[in-house]
Amino acid sequence: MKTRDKIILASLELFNDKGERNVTTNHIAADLSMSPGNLYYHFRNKSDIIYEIFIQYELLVDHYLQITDDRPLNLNDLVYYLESVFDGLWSYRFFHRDLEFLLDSDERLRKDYREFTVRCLDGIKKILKGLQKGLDGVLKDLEDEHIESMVLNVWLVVTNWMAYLKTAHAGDDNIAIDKGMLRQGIYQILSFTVPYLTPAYVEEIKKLQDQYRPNYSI
Amino acid sequence: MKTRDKIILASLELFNDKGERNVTTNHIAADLSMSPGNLYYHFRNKSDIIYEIFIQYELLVDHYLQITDDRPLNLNDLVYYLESVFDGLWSYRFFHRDLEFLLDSDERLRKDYREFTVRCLDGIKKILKGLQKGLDGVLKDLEDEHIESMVLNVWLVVTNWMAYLKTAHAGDDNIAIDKGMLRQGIYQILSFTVPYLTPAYVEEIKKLQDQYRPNYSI
DNA sequence: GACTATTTAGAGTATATACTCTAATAATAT
DNA sequence: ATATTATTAGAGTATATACTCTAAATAGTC
Repeated sequence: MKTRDKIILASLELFNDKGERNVTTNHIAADLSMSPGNLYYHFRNKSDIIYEIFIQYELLVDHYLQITDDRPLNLNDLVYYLESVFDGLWSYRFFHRDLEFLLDSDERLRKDYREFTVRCLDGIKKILKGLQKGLDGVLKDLEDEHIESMVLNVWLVVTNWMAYLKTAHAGDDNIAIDKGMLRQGIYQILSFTVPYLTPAYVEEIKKLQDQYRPNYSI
Repeated sequence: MKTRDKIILASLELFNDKGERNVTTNHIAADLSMSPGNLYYHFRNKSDIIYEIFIQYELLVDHYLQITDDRPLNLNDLVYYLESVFDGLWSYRFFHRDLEFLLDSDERLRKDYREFTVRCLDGIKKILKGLQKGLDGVLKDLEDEHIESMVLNVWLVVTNWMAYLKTAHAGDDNIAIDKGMLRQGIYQILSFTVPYLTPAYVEEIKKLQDQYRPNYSI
């Protein structure tokens, strides 16, 4: 692997593990048994590393969120989208943690992230509309305003589920959050659909939710 | 005002304005035209200042979230609770921004915050249950599981609405977020109730939502 | 093998940050 | 007034952090 890519990878791992705020460029270099000089030969500054990581994240999620619109969407589709997105979220979990600071310190990133948000919201909307399509659509027809609200709610829960887990569950015992716990966010997202399900799918969603049900209690 | 209180107040203002990460103890002292030595005479370290601010935040929200349970709740009650909570959120808006880091660096805070979360979730639950009570309850009866999901969804949207505004709307033009924009989160929270409203309240909630409707488009 | 361009090491720097220390000042009690 | 205590100033320190600079090593080319 190229040095540049090694730097990106090690940075991502350290960021995910310790939080961007707690990882310095010197740490990254040390982690790779590399001199700071070398790191700075490949990246002008820390922001550039973060930006590069964001580009990867963006690519991944944009790829996942290519929503089929030539046919109605079914529950399998929904699960696939959710699993994919939560997978991306897990791989780049540091990102939403220090998001505000990151956007404050990099204008490029701020602009790109805003556009990224718009695309994601649009993707979510397409999914919901796709679930309404067809004779036996999963979701009932909804007023556009309801859809918009729901899209935003889904986005907020998706992007902040990780933070919720960390703050509400990581106690003195310092339970580490794992990918499995993150997937419980899927249960939470599915709950949004419940009031709008067509009768045929009520039981199906229940079964589905069972697969992602949290086994902890707050 | 006592010096100690001045420090707390100035810190809160600076934190809210610039983010905790960007505010040093020296900044706080300078802002008060005070020596660092003096600041450290009153607080052992930065964490102690933050902790003290959290205690105030906690007190405020706990106060707001004393939910009447001797009668059914109506829409006025709901609005009061929402307005109050969003008001607290605004006054201490720095807090949820760097939450994960703050909790990582202060065990006391971590523990307290976790308990605080539990109380808040419980408060939200009481509100929802209160809205179901009575002959003309605002909300239909719901399975407990639905309530639990909804409680968590409400919490996630409430605590992260600010971050959403900042990241999705603060662009190059650097629109500052104001209290009014924050209140649009109330619109978003009200959307959770829509599918569960008893018929008598459908129109009422619509009217209410209109009052908080965002005037921007994403 | 000689020459050039790329990559890397590692010591070094300027700045920032949390926090300390001591002496001076102000407030309070007797 | 004097003694005591609480408060404040402000210079200073140890450490961290992002980043630079130069020389050496390595790779690639003719």
